[in-house]
Amino acid sequence: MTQNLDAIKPDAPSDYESLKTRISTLSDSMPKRLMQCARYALANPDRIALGTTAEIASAAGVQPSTLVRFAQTLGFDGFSQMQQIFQGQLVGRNNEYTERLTKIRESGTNTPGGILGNFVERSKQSLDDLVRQVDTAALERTIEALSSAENIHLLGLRRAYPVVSYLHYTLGKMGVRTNLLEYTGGILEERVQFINEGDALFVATFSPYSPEVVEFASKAFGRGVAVVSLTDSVLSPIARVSSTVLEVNEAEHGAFRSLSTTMCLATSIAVAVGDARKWTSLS
Amino acid sequence: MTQNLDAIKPDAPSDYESLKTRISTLSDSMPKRLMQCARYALANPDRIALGTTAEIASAAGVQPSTLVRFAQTLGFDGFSQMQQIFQGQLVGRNNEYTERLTKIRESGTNTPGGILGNFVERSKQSLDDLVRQVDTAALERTIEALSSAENIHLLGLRRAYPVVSYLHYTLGKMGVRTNLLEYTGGILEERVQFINEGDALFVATFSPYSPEVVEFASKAFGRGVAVVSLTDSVLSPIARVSSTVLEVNEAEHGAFRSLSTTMCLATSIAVAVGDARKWTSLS
DNA sequence: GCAAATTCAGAAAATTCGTTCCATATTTAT
DNA sequence: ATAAATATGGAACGAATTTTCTGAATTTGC
Repeated sequence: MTQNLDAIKPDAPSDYESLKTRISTLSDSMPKRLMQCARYALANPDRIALGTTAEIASAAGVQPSTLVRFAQTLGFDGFSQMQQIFQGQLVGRNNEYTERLTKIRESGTNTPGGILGNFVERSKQSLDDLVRQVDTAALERTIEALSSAENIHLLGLRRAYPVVSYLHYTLGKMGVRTNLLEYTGGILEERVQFINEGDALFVATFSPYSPEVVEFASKAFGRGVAVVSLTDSVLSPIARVSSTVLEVNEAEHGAFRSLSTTMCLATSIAVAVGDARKWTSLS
Repeated sequence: MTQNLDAIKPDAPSDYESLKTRISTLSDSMPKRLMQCARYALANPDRIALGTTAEIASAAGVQPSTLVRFAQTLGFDGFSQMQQIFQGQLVGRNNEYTERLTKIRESGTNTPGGILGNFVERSKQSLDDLVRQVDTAALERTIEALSSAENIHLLGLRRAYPVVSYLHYTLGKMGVRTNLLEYTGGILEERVQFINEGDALFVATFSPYSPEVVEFASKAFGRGVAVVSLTDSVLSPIARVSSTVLEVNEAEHGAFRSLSTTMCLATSIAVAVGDARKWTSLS
């Protein structure tokens, strides 16, 4: 006796777009209260995504059970299943990337092309996150600090070394001389004494954070030097000894992270500092 | 009897930014498991916003009760209260995202944010071009050449130096030893003699192409060494002295090019070579 | 205008969720 | 080394949430 009931819902929309289509298709034949749900859902997708049935029902002027029937009318088992679609839409942009990523992953990540495709997708997402999350004020303070400094010192080891090394090169090309602190043994800390109060220290460090780098920055910060740090989390120990912190969430593949987003930010900093210096030097 | 309990938490972060600040402030004094929560929360804010304690706890590798204690440590009554902050961030972010993008784009290329937005857009485009134009066969030959080489030598000057320096680091992390050729004066060419026939030379060079690098690669190529080159055009002089050429069109802003796309490709190569080497070393 | 079918509200049931509690393990201080 | 303090895992509890169910109300077809 239940075979009919089961048979009528083999199909549930799997993304927000088809859900919207389904609603508009069925809304003609919907009774009053379900129509009310439909209009509220389309007008307040965020509240559907985050609220409980009780809250939403009260806001939409219906009973909680009506919401469940609404979801079932659209082909879902219940309200919760429909809610997931709305949640996916809320996360939004990430969705197209994760969708493409799973597609790539299905085609295998063991071929060189697959690995590259994976990194490219993740890098693009990282770049979007960068624009979205970047602390514009911190970025401006960075430019200000670096362009007004008497001398710019650059420090970064391991994975961070290419970043500062690139900054060293690019800033140099723009006529901004910098002091790249290379690591040539345990004498790093001794060189703090050559950094003066009017100088700026740009330090990049990523998890796992090199203790020497943090120690160095700490000493410089203690001497009143402007410390700008580029790191991967506010939990980074470098954050506490910096006047300005720039955060970058870099794309990962297993344990290995690319540097593409970081390089994008670094280049922008270099160009902005170069511009700013040009203005002041022309005055 | 409850006045004390109520009194000790008059303070709960009311927005995502101050929540992040609070986490980073308290993270120093946090025990292991709470630290684990902190890191997971900052890395996966979306999942905190949408998931249930059971789901999140399992994904973060802790107990549900630990999540509650984590929220209470931050000043909230419980997990649910903290979750609302994450939800607010999720909703606000989506509404602001496109708005923010256009604002950045309109702010011109003279503000730091504008420059960054510009680079991000161009980098994303470059990444797209990379997947579309990449010579898969050349990429596979590259992996093959590097993973079967007795020794891998890396060469790149100026803007290309960060690339090879990063490869040196990443491959090293994966257990693949490489020889990074640093430029310490005019003696570069003399070192060709240390490169043997079974070795591979990975050389990166971009316009304007350093004559020393091309000359060096040419001599190595003449000795029968496998030369893989990473460059910005098939017209590059390095192409004629390479067994395999990888081409990357990097994002530009005026005269200055980012390295983000190049770094993405470099990372992929490193991971692929690391994988391949692992297979063969396990045999 | 009447009967059948459908829709609805509200209560009740079943499940899930967040939170608390406590015994055990671990760290810290002495 | 020992004791005190703190942190942790896991079970248990109470609250809240989703879903089902039922009788009443409304609509539909004739």
